Amino acid sequence: MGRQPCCDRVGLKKGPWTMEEDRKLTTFIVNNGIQCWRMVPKLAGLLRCGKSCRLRWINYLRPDLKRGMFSDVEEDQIIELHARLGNRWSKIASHFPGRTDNEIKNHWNTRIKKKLKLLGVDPITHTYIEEDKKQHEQSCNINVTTNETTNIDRVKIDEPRLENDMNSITSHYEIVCKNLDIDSLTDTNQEKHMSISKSDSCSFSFDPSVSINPGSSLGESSIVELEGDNSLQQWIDDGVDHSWEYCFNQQEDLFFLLGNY
DNA sequence: AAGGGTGACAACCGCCGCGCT
DNA sequence: CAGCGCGGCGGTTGTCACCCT
Repeated sequence: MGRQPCCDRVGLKKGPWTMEEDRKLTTFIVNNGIQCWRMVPKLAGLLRCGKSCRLRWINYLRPDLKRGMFSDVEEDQIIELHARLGNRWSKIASHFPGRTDNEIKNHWNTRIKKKLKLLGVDPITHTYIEEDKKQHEQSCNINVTTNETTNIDRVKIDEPRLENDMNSITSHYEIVCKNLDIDSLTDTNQEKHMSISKSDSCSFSFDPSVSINPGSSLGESSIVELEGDNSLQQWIDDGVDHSWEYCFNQQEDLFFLLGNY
């Protein structure tokens, strides 16, 4: 047989927590720690289920919570992470000590989504929505024709301009890639969607059947690698004109182009 | 002043993977 | 091996405060 039921739902309280309940839960956890959420409400004298206690503690009572508004820098980071991780809020939250997945999710749904829409960016795909896309393409000197069989936009690029852009982007990537475990960019259980070789010019190959949309295997591991990298931080701190944000924007442009090519 | 609309955020619901029995 | 609960997660809803008409 399995375990004991999590909680007897009959007679349990729902809805907003009272100060008294908060006090009981906090006192209990501070004094006893958390061994098993199922036992917490019983031992703390609360008429709540363990799940509810867990949620209340994690999202509201935890002493290490960082409360208050999100800074612009945090918002930018959320957008970048969302572009790579999709709606995996817990993964995104893990990059923000003191912030909860619920908090980030709420902030995304109430503010960032609207902000992106105002900027003409689809918050789901992180690509320009139709009209803005055309403007973006024009500004990049790109001619787009639609492949009727695949229904995928085929991009004909102004080659000198592309070469210039590619060199610029490649140089950013080279810096980033030198600090990465290249193998971590590929999913070991699936086909390699993208490969990057550490050559002088840092070359790329890219599987166009795989979009750079949320949930792709690219990105998650690489971001983790990037986070704790001192030399990369040094590069950022050096105040080089190519900021981190700029670098990512360049990547997104590259992915936008290559993903449609 | 009243009521409708909107934003922000807390909390719940349902699902899933994992591990226990 | 199957059944089941736990913990975790993402989607959704509920509630409250504020603003506008």
